[in-house]
Amino acid sequence: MTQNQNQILSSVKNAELVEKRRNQMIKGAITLFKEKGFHRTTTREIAKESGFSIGTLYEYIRTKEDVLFLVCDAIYEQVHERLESAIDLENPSVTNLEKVVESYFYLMDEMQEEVVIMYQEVKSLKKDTKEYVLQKERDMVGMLEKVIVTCLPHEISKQDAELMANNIFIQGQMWGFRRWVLQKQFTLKEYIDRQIHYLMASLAIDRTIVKDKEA
Amino acid sequence: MTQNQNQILSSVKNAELVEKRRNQMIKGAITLFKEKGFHRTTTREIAKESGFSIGTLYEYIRTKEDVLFLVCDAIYEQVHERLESAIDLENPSVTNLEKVVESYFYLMDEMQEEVVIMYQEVKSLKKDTKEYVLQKERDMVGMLEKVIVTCLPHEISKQDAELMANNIFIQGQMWGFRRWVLQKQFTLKEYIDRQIHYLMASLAIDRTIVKDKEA
Amino acid sequence: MTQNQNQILSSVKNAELVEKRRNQMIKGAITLFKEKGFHRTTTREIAKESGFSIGTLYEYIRTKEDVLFLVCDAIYEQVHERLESAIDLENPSVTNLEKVVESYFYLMDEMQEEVVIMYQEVKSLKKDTKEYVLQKERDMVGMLEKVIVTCLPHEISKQDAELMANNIFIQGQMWGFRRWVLQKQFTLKEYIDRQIHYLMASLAIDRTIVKDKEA
Amino acid sequence: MTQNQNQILSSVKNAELVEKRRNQMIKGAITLFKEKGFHRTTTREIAKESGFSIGTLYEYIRTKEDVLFLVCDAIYEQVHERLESAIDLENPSVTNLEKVVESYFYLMDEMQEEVVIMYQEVKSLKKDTKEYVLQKERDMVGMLEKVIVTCLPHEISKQDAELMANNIFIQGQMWGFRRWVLQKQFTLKEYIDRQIHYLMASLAIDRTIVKDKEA
DNA sequence: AATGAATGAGAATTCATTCAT
DNA sequence: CATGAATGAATTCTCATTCAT
Repeated sequence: MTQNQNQILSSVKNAELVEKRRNQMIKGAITLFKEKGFHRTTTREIAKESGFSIGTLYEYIRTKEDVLFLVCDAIYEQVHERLESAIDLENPSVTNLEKVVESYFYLMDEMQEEVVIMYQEVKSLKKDTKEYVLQKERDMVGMLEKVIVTCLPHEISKQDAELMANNIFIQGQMWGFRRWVLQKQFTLKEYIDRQIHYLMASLAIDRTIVKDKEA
Repeated sequence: MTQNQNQILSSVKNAELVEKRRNQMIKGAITLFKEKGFHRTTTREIAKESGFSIGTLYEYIRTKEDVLFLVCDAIYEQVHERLESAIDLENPSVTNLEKVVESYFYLMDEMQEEVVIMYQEVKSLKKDTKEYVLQKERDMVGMLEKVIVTCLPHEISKQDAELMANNIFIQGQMWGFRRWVLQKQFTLKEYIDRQIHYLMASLAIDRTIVKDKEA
Repeated sequence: MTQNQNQILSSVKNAELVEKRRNQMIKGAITLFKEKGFHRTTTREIAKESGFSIGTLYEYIRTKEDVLFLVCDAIYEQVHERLESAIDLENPSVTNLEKVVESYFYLMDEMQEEVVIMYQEVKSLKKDTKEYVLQKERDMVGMLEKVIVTCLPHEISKQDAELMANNIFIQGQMWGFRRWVLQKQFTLKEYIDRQIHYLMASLAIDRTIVKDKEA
Repeated sequence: MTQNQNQILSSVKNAELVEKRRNQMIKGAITLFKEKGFHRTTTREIAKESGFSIGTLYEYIRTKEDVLFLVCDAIYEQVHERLESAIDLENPSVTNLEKVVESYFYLMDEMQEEVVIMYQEVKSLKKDTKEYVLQKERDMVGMLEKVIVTCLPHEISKQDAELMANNIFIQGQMWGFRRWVLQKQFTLKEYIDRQIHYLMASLAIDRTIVKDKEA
C-alpha cells in the first residue's frame, strides 16, 4: 500500500487486510474501467469483479470516487517505480538517456490501457485528490527532466529540458492513446527507434558519433 | 450545419431551425462539459443552458449521446476549417510549414477546453459514431502530414512524416491538456517558438540558414 | 357521422369536414390500435396515419381518449347496422334465427380485430363515455334477444332469452378473441355450423324436423 | 412461487424472500390493476401499494412488464389449482361434469376482477411471455375438455368437445366480464343453473333422467 | 469483518396538449 | 383551417450508499 492510500478512510482496522482487499479492488476496477470507463461501471460490478460483496467494498472505501483514486494512484505508483529503477544517474551518458526513454516507452506499451484510463478519468476526481494525482504526474515528468539535464553532454535551459521531458512523456502515452493509428504503421521497436532518433536529432546529437565516443 | 449532423435524427423538419437550435445546444453543452464533463451533465441542464425546455431538446436529438456527437463533430469541424484555411500548398516552403504549425498551436490555445472535452469523452460514443469522429481526427493528422511532405526541402519517408504529424498534433493538444504544468513555465509564444525550434532541429534544418535562403 | 359523435367537441364548424376528418382519424387509429393497442399508440402517430398534422388532429378532438371513443362508437355502429339489416322480423322462423346468428358470426369474423380492440380498450374510457358505449353493446344483445323470442316456436322466459343472446354474442366475439385456439381447429363454416347446432340442441329443437316443417 | 416465476430475474438471492416480496407485489399490483389497469398504474404506485420502495421493487423484477407477467401467471396458477382440485376423473359421471362446471363458475365469480385484468392486459405482454401465458389458458381449456370427454355417457368428437370446453370457459369469464349486464338479471346460482341446464340440453342429455339413473 | 437487502434521489426519455404563425 | 415547434409533467429505471444481521 502506498502511503497515499491512507488518504482513503477504511472502517477496517487491520492494515494488512486493507491492503489486500484494496489490491483486489484495484485489479477488478481496472479490468472494468478498461472495458467501460469509470462512469459506466457500477460499484456492484466492482465488488463482484473484486470477489466480494458490495457491503464489503464499502468497508474499505467511502465513495465510488475513492476507487478511482486508488486506481489512479496505483497506476502512477507502478509507472514511478519502473521509471525509477530504469534510471541510473551515477553514470550519466547519452546512451543512458536513450535507455531511460526506451524503458519508458516499453512501459507505456505494457500499460497502455491503464494510461488511457487515467487520461480519461482523472478529471472526475474531486479537486483535492485530482491535485494529488496530477502532482505525481509532474513528479514523473520531473524525473525525465532530470535525466535529460544530467545526461546531455551540453547545457540545456531548464525550460527546454522541461519541454523535452513533457514531449517524451506524452509521446509515450500517445503510443497507447492513439494506438489505432500508430500501431497500424509501426511496430513498437520501430516507434521507439524513430522517436528516439528524432529526439536526439532535435537535441543536435549525432547518435553514431556520440555512441562511438562513449564506446 | 455540417453534413454529418444529418446522422442525428430530429423530429423538427425545418432545416434552418434545426441548425439554429443545434448550435445553441452545442454551445450550451460545451459550456457544461467543460465544467463537469459529459457524464456529470444532465440533459435538463443542457436544455436549460441552451435556452429551451427538456422537451424541445429531445425534438432535436434522440439520446444524450447525440449531444456528445454533435459537440465532438462541431469541435473537429472547427479545427478542420481553421487548419484548412491556414494551409497553402501552392507555395511550399519551410516557412510555410512553420506557419501552419504555428497556426495550429494558436488554434489549440483558443480551443483548449474543447479539445480536452474530446479527449476525455469521445470514448463514451458508441462504436459507429466513435469511428466517425476518430476518422475526422485522422483526417487532420493527414493534413499535417501532407504539409510536412510538401514543404520539406528534402525527402522524408511516409512513416516518418506520419510520426512527425502525430507528434505535432499531440504537442498542440498538450498545451491545453497539460496546461497546469506548461502554462506556468511558458507563454504561448515561447511554447510555440521552442516546439517549432525543436521540430526543425529534429528535421535537421538550420532555421536561420533556410530562412536566409528563402529570403 | 353518428349522432353520438356530437358528444365530442370540435373547433371546426363545417360539419361535413368534421365528419370526413374523423373518418380518416378512425381509420388510422384502428390500424394502429390493432397493432399496438390504445396506450402504446401516440397521438402523433394517429395524426400521421390519418394523413394530417398533430395540430389538425386536435382541431377535431379534445383529448386522446376522444379518439378511442370515436373508434369504439364507429365499431359498434358498424356492427349495429349490419345486424339490423340481417334481421327480418316480418317472417319469424327458426331458419330466420339461424340466419341471423350466422350473419352475426360472419360479421364477427370480418371484424375480429376491431372487436378485440373494443374488448381490451373500452375500459380506458372515462365513466360517461364508457357507459355510453356499453349501452350500445346492450342494445345489440337486445336485438339478438328479440330475434330469439320472436323466432322460437315455443315460449322462452325473458331471462333465458337474455342468457342465450349473451351466449351467442360472446361466442361470436370468441371467434376473434380466441382465434389462436379456435381457428386452428375449425374453419369458419365449421365453427358456425357446430355452434348453431348446439344452440338449437340446447333450445331443444330438432333442426331437421323444424326445417322440414318450414319447407 | 410457481416455477415459472424463475423466468423473471431478481437481484435478490434469497429464494424465500423473493417469493414473499413477489407475493406482496402481485397482491398490490392486482389491487391497482383492477382499479386503473396496467397502463395507468405506475411502478411507483405498485411499489407503494406493495409496501416497499421503488428501489426495492426493482430488486425483484427487471421491467414493469415483469409485474404484469407475475400477475397473469399468479392468476392462472390459482385458477389451475382450483380447477384441478375440483376434478375427479376416477368416477366419471354426468353429475361429476356438472360439479366441475359449477365449481369453475363459482371460481370465476370469486376471481372476476382478476380475470378481467387478464383479458384486457395479456396483450401487453411481449411475444415470449404472452405465448407462455396463453399456453396456460389452453391448458385449462384442455382440462375442461378432458372432463367432458370422460364424463359424457356417449361419444363426442374431439372437435365438439373442444368447442364445448371453450364455450364453458368463456361463459365462466363472461359472468365477470359482462357483469353489469348479467348480474342485474341473475343471481350467481341462477346463472350457473341456467347455463348448466342449456349445456346439458345441448349435449342432448335429459338431466332428470340421467340423475335418476345415477341415483 | 462480511453480507446483501433496502432505500430514494436522480437521470433519461416520452408524449399529450397548446398556440403562434 | 392547418401546421408543427414548444412545453413540462409524468414515467420508467438505475445506482451509490446504508445498515441490520
